[in-house]
Amino acid sequence: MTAPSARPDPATLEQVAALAGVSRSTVSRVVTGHPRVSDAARRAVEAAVAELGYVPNRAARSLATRRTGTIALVVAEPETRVFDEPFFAGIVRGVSAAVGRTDLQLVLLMTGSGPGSDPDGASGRARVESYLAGGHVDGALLLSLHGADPLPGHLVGAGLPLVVGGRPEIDDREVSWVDADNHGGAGRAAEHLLARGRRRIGVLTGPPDMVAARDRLAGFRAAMTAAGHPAPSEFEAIGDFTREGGERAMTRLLAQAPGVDGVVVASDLAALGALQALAAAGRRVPDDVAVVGFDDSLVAASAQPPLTTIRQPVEAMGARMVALLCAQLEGERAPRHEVLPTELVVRASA
Amino acid sequence: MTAPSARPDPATLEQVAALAGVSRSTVSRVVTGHPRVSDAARRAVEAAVAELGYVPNRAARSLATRRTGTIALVVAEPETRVFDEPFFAGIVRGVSAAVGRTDLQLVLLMTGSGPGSDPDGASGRARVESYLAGGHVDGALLLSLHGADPLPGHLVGAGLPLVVGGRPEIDDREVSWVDADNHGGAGRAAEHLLARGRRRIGVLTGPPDMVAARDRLAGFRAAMTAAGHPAPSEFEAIGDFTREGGERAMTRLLAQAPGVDGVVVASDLAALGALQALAAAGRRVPDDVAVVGFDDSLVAASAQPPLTTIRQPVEAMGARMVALLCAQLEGERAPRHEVLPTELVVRASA
DNA sequence: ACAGGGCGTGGGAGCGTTCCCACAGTGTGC
DNA sequence: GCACACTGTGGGAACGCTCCCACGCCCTGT
Repeated sequence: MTAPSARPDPATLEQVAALAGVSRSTVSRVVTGHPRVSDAARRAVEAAVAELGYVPNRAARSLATRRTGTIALVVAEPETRVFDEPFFAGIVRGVSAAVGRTDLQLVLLMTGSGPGSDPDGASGRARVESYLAGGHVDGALLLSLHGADPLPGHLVGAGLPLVVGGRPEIDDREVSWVDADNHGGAGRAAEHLLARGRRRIGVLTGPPDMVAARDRLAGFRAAMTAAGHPAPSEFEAIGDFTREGGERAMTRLLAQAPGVDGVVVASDLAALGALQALAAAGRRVPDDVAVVGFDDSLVAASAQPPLTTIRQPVEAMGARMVALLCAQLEGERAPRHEVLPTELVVRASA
Repeated sequence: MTAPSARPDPATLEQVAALAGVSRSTVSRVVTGHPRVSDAARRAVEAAVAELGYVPNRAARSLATRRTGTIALVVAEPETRVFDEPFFAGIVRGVSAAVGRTDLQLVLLMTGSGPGSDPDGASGRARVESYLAGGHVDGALLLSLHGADPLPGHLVGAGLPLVVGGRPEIDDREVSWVDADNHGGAGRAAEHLLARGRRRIGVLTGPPDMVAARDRLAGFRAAMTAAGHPAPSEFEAIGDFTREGGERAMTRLLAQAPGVDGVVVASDLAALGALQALAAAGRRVPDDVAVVGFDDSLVAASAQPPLTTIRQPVEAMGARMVALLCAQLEGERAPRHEVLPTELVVRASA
């Protein structure tokens, strides 16, 4: 009655079997790649499948196997951030490309209260958690910026295969994760500024409650110390990953340390803000102050001047997350951890 | 054997029924919101559902109803573009927020050959088309930039409920679509420049094979003509939606029409390129040449100078696409078309 | 008082798979 | 020559749900 159109219903296993002159079971074996099938039977089935355009019914298969063939990509952030942060976008791209190469299906879940949705009610954590634990997915990929999030622990506790993007703050050893080499990247940024002859180098950090921000700060400090130029504390200003935060932090840094001649910034967006603050203060970039960002996002190349920055292999990270999850789906139990290399991209700002 | 952990299997309808002291059927009726259930039974079932943490098994339901509860968002572009174009990102955001408010599930499909994936083989059009026609989804949302794409026609022909984002070039009347008021927006951009006293106004168009680009150009021309200042053809330069394209087109426009004092650009990214070309040519913005972009994407606010632009209600478009698709899923047959208003956002560039 | 028509309820069948077990046929080792 | 494994095959029984039909019950009209 509500059928929108005369869509022919798809062929079933039984119909393929009839056409191929074998039983349902044999067709099933061929389709699922079972080894013990005669060549003759296999060829007959393949021909019938092609002729009928047979595609296995996912629901029926899932019901029988008690597997859904679906994995979730959970972003523990409001929807707006997910697409504004180029980091997320890159991960999502890498993940969806990698998933496309498997026969898994991807669902995107955001635990956010975007504009128009209820204030952290039904679309919030609780709903996502019950959805994930409710057997709707075979595994989950989790992107969690805020390190101390208990969600990964909960999910692992519930027995759900899980891979986290970005090293989590807690449960660090019990859960699988993939991260970029934030420590090394920030170090390379500092070394690049040193190599360009800068000596009064500052840093604009990300939010201290995020592991990535802390790792970057630590990497910066380590490189400066190793080079014999440990930065005094007035050369450090706490910011966040946003443009506004970067602008404010840069303004503070200029007040605290007017002699600064180079700065490592926690994100490209924040570096954009720093550029504005520097322009407002009449400092030329890179002549007076050299600026290095982090991410190599789209905005980096189009900044004025184009940003020298640390590239994170976001797509590769997404792909590795999928790979680790697939390993778990195939029975692997021990958590794995991967740190992917970051890379300096030199443009005009430093 | 391969069970990664002791995940307790979820409660079934039958268990809920036993606990509530009613039959499977009654539980099913309560869960699906069937009207004819006594209050007593309903309360008993609800209590049992809560106690057992019952969540309906999607696969079983789908098998019985012959509906999947899943819709696809198909982006007929390579993966890279999907996340780089802020337009796509906004739509995806709106769609996923709206889907989150239903009990549908969203799968993201991109017909692209991203880096690392096969050269337009398995992940290409054919695969997507057979996936969609194969009964895996109840309906599809299609984002197609290139207007003459035959895909919407095919899908509608296959009886699949479908809503297209952006007015398609062909099958315009037979398929439902949601679009932004490109024509009106470009007109408002022109009027804004006129109101600021500009008289030698040029336009940088998008690719002529895209409906949105043509609509914007038409809107620009209409407004200029209506104001009594039709732009001569040397004030029009064909570009595309990318930064590089915008830069090239602006360079050409400056050569063709050196007296230009204002320009309407087909996208923010292209406007960024135009800004660069103008800077290279020694023209100040907005003093010598005022620039209006299109999209109000993230880059608009952070450009130097910040871009005056036309905002598209991308999230609302996504939400409306979902709404139209839901209407079709509930049996509506007649295609619907919605044009959502665009809005001028004034910043420093014009 | 009795037929008739709701209303709420229960049980059976079936959705398209996979899994398990049973069975025929063919070697293989004694 | 016979027991035995092993290979390829077929059919039954789930998987958890929705749908349809049938069954009591109470209320209403005559």
